Amino acid sequence: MNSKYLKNTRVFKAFSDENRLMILEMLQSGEKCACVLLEKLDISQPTLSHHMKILCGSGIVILRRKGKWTYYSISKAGSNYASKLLQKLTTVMKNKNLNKECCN
Amino acid sequence: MNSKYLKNTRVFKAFSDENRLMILEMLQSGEKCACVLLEKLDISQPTLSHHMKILCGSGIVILRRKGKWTYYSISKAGSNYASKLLQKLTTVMKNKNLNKECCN
DNA sequence: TTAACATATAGATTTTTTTCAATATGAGGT
DNA sequence: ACCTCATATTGAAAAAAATCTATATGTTAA
Repeated sequence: MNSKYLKNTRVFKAFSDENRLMILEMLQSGEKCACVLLEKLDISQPTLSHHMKILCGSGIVILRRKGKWTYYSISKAGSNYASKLLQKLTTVMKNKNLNKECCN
Repeated sequence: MNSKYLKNTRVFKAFSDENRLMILEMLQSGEKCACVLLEKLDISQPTLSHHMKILCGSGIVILRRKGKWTYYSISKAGSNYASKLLQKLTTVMKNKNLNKECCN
C-alpha cells in the first residue's frame, strides 16, 4: 500500500535535481558517454555516478556498456511511463466534484 | 541560467513525496477542504499546511478560500504545464544521435 | 602482468526536506 | 469584545539527499 506511492515518488525524484535535469537535456541530443557528461557538469565523478544511478533506477535513462565506457540514453518506455503517471495523477474525474462545501 | 533548472525541479518536487501523491489522489475526485485531507492523512496540521504550500507553489494545485475554510483542487493549467515539461525533457531529437562512440 | 583509465562503491560531511510542538493569524458566531 | 475553530507561521529536531575524498572494480593496452 505504502510502496505504491514510494515507487511513484522515485520516478519524479529523478526529475527533482538540477544536475539531473541538465543531464537529461544533454541526453536529448542522443546517447552520451559518462565522461562527456562529467566534463560538462560542475560535479565530481562519484557524484555523477550517483545521479546516473538514480536516473537509471527510475527507468528514465538506460545504460549501455562498451569496454571501459558507459553510455547513457533516455528510455522511451521509461519516459512514457513517467508521462502517463503524471497525467494519471492529475486527472480530475468527472461527475465526482459534488458537495463542494466543507466538509466532504 | 541556473534558475531555469531550479524552477523546473520545483514542479517535479511537488510529486516527489508520498503524502503529496496521496493528496493529489484525493483531489482527483474533486475539490477538497483542508480538514478533510487532514483527517485522511497520518500527519499533523502544520505538516499538511507545508505540503499544500509546496503543491500550490508548484502550480499543480490551486486554493479557494471560503470563510474559515480552504479548499484545494488540481489545476488544469499547472498539470498541463508539468506534463508538457516532462515530455519536453525526455524528447530525444532526431538526426542528432551521431558519433555514438566515446567521446562525443 | 603491470599500468592506465573509466566508472562504482564506501564512508563522512553538508545541505535540503520533512516533521512536530508551540504559537500566530484570521474568520465567524455568541 | 470575546471565544472558537481552521489554517499558517516559527523554530527546532529528525530524516533524506547531495556531495566530496579515498578506494575498489573492471577493462584495455603496453
